Amino acid sequence: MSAVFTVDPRSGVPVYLQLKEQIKRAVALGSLSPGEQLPTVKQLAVDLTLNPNTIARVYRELEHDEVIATSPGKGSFVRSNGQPDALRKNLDSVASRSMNEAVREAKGIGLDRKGV
Amino acid sequence: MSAVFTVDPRSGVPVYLQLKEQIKRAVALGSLSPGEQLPTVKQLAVDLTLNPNTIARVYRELEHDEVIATSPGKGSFVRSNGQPDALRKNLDSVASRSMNEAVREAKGIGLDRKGV
DNA sequence: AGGTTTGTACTAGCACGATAGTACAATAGT
DNA sequence: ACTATTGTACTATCGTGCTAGTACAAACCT
Repeated sequence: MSAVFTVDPRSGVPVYLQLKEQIKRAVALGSLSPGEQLPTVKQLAVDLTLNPNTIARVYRELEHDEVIATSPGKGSFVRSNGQPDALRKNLDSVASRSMNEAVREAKGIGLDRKGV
Repeated sequence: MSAVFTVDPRSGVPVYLQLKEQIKRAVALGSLSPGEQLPTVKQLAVDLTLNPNTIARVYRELEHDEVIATSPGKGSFVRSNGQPDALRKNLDSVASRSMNEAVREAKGIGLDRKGV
């Protein structure tokens, strides 16, 4: 893999969300290419000092969002360009999340404890 | 008082938020007029079968938002038109909340357990 | 002043989400 | 077949937000 991910457990934002968004962005922006293999669940768990379950949750949701494909014994891979629809949805998702965050911030109803 | 409020504890949306938004809307739309007295904390608690604290929280936040004025021994009253700025903010707040809800719904990241 | 009505403060319970510990299942490669 | 490597499932813990129980304080009224 080429990308290195980082999370901040004290940011108030759940780390699984931080990681999920980072990967989504990386894919949307091309820093992660289609077909490229993502770090192993257990490898990432070690690197980020997290539990495998936390990583697994991220990968599971990313698979549900059709951003990656994952299977036991093989690993997790960025979905090929074969699904432009999925890619499109991913971009939309990233964009709308940014907007959502902006709205939340403006309204001071952030989901973390630092809100307002 | 003239308005009767209702909440649904099983909707997944915190009842204190439901009530807060209802009152905000009622004020913004004029169903609650400036100077008008709101139901007593304890009266509303009885009517809605809620704890006084839950109502108190709503009133406290509404006071912070400058929508109502409240004081012990007297009661809680809708703020007079003397503060157009506050009224304006209230309207904005109501509007942006609606938008926020729409965004949340669209993204399927609702705050309640029913989300996607 | 005394009692009544109002909001408020302190505390606890409860549910839910996020994360961790650990054991399991599926695939790949030899 | 065996073994290593991958993701997965089950369970527990911990923190946090929502609501409740109850006692308190402030203001009004006679």
